[in-house]
Amino acid sequence: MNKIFSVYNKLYFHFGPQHWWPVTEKGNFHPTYSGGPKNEKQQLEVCFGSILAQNTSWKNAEKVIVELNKHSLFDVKKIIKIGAKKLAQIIRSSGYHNQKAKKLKNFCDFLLNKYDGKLNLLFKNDIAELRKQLLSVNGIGPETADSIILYAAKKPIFVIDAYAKRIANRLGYKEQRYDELQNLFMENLPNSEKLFNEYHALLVELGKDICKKKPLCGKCPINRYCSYYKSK
DNA sequence: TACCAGGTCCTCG
DNA sequence: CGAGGACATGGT
Repeated sequence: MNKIFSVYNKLYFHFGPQHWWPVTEKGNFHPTYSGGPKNEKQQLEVCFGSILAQNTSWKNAEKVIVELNKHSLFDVKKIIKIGAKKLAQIIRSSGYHNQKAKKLKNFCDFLLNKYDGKLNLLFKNDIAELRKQLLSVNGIGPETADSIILYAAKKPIFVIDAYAKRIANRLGYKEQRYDELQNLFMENLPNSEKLFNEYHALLVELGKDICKKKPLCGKCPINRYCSYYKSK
């Protein structure tokens, strides 16, 4: 078994399944980890959430999900209709709220103009075309696009975020660019949406509490695979 | 107080 | 291309 796969098994054994992506169940305002989206409203939540979480703690993004639920704003046409300033105020606690208000509007404009406002039409594209389409939206970069593909469309692609990059580099891999890191993971794993979903979530769990900027290597379940740890 | 958190865009060599 | 700056709130 290759090292990338061994690391996954070790993390899964240590932390258990993560039940990503968090979405809001009917009747609630707060999203929960219940195994990902099961309808189009929840899929839209994943899309908005992946934009709102850009370079921000999930806690801050989550506050905004709650606010958007209260205002019934998981609705493409309503996002287009509401004023940018008003939307920015509502999503304030996610940080970069002025930019993110525009990004949400850009995404909804794109969806309405090209796909009749329907995610299920957008998601009918194959992965390569879907990614290309998402990247054409100003405000959606590679990580956000891949998060939407994996967690909203539930198609197999590996998401690289700051945690994945930091952990891979500490493990000893030299890759720096997004696509190089993505290839590293995808070439060493079976092409499985379920696996990519869990693995990325597990990397977040490790990166958040253990493999931090100042890492707590003593607590790390994969330190025996880690060149950073070995070199200390 | 300073630093960090589930990035992306724009500008400039 | 790649580096560097701007964007901003909330938690420790």
